[in-house]
Amino acid sequence: MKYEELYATLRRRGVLWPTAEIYGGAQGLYDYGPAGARVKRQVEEAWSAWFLGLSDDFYRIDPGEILPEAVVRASGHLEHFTDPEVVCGKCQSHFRAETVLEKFRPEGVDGLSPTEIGDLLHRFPVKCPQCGSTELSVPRPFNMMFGFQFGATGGERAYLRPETAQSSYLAFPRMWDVGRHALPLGIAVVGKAYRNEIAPRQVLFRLRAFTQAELQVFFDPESFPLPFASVASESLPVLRVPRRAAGEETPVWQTAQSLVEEGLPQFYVFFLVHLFRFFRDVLRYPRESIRLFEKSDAERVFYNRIQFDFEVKLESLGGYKELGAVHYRGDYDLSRHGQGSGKDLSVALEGGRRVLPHVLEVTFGVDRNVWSLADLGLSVEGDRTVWHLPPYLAPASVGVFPLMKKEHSAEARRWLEAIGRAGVPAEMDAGGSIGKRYARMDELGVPFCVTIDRETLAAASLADRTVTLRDRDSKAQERVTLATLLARLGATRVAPQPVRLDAVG
RNA sequence: GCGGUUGUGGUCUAGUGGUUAGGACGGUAGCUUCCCAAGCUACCUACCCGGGUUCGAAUCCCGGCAACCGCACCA
Repeated sequence: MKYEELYATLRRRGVLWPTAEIYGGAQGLYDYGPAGARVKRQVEEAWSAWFLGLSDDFYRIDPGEILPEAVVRASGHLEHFTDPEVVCGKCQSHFRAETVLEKFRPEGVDGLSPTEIGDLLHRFPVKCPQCGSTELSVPRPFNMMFGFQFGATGGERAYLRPETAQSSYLAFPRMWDVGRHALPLGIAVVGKAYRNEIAPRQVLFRLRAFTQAELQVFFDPESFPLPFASVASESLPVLRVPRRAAGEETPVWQTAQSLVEEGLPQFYVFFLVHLFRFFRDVLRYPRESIRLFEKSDAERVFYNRIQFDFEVKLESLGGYKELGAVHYRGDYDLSRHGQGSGKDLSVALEGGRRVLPHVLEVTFGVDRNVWSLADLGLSVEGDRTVWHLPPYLAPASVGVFPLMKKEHSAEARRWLEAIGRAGVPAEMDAGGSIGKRYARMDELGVPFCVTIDRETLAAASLADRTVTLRDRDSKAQERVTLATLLARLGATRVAPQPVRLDAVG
């Protein structure tokens, strides 16, 4: 579906809309409505189940969103999220200070004040790369973090976290004490992160407040036991750096085993497979739409030793978009926070060996994936629009309709309550014609509908009564009892289960 | 952030200075023994915000906000 049409559909159905819409909205901020909030929450839960299911030593925590300045200084965000810009006085173009000065100052401009950068502009014959003018000036530094005064006196500063990962690093020592004193230890966070993006775009793709689901796996660099054999033959659509250098855009299907033979560590490839399977088996993205895009040395953030972005081809956004990634971050994070805090963050393993754990990070953009589920799942089929959401991600499992409002509403309510008591989210709709109600549920991705009619009321007890069960994707109908219905609905609400790290490989 | 384009009910849109601002879809209520957006009746909802020009502004001008496209950005 095209971008505008997709966004209009989502707004019309109350899936999402701009924050402060009556004031004209605000760039990069969106609110989820009932259906959107439901889908988003179920994506978060599915993600948690899939990644926490790997091991009993993987935990989800719920840390705060505000970080004291010392934390972001140690993590490097204070310097690296500051990206000084230079403005051309003649053509008004903006450039990164680092870019226009690179010829004269190869060591970069990190840590320099605006005044110091201004001095450099005068000292060297720096020209505007756009128009050649020398009238360059430095605007105030742009920091991608939202920072603010913390406390009454105003002496301290704090920041909204620019990524959830930092919270997990900070939690590591405490989690080590609380846990089994064993590696690997996994810490997951699903929560908001905030970045003051220069140009938010494309609704859920470049937000200023967004939800991340991130797993940090702390492991012993000398030993990371996992059942690699169980994933060795899995094929992955990868686009590695040499192939990219040759100008190729399309991935090659390669087995996990062959990636290891090409030099990637087993533990890294294992998590590539695990994230790939999440996209393919849980979110049910078409495998042909996915590619694992390897970042080169130059593109990678400096502390990442290996980085593959998970990209999915989206019609609405005209190409591949990053929806998640696997980063091998080495010991960068614990060593930086060790220095910053003055604490020793290494741990003693069985046998007495001390080790500063390495970190493998799996990131996942929740909002982007809600958009992608809509992009890949919504299809116009004749005169109806159907959202082919996996049932366990749908905003409701079943729509309940009285065939005729007057005669069947009371009985429909009875079924609605019975289904609700079984823990299955159901929604009643008595408005308009029966066909209209089917259409509404189709568009919201509700996988099943039941209709209460005269025949339902023919049987005396609720247990003997039957309704028409209609399937969203096939439009097929069948007559079922309440017990059959609940069993059927229950079965579709179960997402696939992951392998376990301690599974026999 | 820069440049271009745009902004009319929930959605799509007609409307180039004077209109009761029109239509379609949608929603609500009712009728219709109603299982795939049927039909009939009634009703609901709009000129992005603020200034200016003018006797009069949805329409022209300025500013703001927002969206789209391109550039830049995306530790």
